[in-house]
Amino acid sequence: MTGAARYEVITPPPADGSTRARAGRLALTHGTVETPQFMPVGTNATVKALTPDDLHRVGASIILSNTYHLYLRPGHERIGRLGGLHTFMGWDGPILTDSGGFQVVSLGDLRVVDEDGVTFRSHLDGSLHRFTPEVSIEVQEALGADVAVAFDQPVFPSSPRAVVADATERTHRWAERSLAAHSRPDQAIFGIVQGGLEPDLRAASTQVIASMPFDGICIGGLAGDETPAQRDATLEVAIPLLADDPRPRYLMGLGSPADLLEAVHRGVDLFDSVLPARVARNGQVWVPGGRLNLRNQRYLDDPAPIQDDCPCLACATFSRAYLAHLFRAKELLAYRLATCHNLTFTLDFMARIRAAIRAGTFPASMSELRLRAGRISGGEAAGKSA
RNA sequence: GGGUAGGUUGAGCAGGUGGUGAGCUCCGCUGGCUGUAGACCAGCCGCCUUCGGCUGUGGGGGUUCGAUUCCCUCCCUGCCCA
Repeated sequence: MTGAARYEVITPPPADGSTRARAGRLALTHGTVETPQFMPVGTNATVKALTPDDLHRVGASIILSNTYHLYLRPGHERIGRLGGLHTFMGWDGPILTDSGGFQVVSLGDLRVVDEDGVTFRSHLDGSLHRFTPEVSIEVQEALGADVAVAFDQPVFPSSPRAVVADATERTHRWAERSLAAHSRPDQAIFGIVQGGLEPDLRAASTQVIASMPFDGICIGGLAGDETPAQRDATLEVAIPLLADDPRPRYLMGLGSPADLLEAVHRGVDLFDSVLPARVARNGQVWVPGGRLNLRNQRYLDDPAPIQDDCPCLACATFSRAYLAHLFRAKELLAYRLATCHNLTFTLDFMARIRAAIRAGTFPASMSELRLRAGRISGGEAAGKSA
């Protein structure tokens, strides 16, 4: 444990076992994070289309950035010289940097994995780059986020068992090396559990990672091509093994409100995802009960705000008709406004979950929260013009 | 008025000099997106009863078994010259 992260459970799960949901407080170098919490993703040292002030206004308390992307451009050493990631991007709140492990899967055929590390071919210019646990930690220390993450090898949930087993065992060895390489005392470090959808591998991985002195436990290898039932089952395997563990649990990559709710119920404290921001840039906004596709013809004459009771930058001033116009015209303001809305909706949703947990009305309030979250997928267009 | 280049499915085009033109890009319509190679991607985009059929190359006429193609005529547009 580095001492750079102190996690306190404020409201533990009820003794009746009706839920593993809990509320807590994670104190980091640049501030305190109320959990359960969602972290907007700012891969390139920016949550796309938003300013740091926008981030504060949508209610973000911690954001995620990316080691591999910033290593490639503008370079971690440059960011270090310029005062670190917080100063560089003008965000004074907590930051967590992903290790670059996810790029092992997301960059597909642009990389080769061996026991020692990963060789990437840059998606920017084709040049070759070598990432190892030691390199990842060195880069993350230069960036100086509040929380670093061990370098791991995720695989798609649907991968064959032998592939999952191989990657999971390697992830454990890389976790040891990541810990050994980490030295910055003001920066916490989280370890990552793998194991795919295989219950025994997932359980073993949870115990291995939990046995190491990380400041938090990430659950990786989900939010991919698994079904909701498979994801829930996997959490049911992993989380109970952490029941007496004092550290925060972070499910990597999850982002739809409905998904967040179910995972909180199963005991997850932290989340991140590109989803609300990406979906917003692509024209869809979330409202209680579903979503609106602002590119649809029907909104061209709709004078209502996206959501009546929403305090966000978009809803405070602008109509669906205006947003629909901006998206058609590919005007840049569309992306900012829609992103502000979806992040406001997501972070407000998390705040409602926290409030319910603290009030002791969870999981009884889940049915109401499920209604607000809407369907997990399927293009349900709710929220007709008011 | 003379010359010249053109007129192709909403727009812009490609192609085609006697043997079945539904091809591209926009626009438009719809869906998808989960630790960001993503302000992106996919499907549809003449008509119909859609595993198929019909129509369509500015209008009209002609030659021909068959015309976007050859001939006649008219209309429209750009440019040049008067």
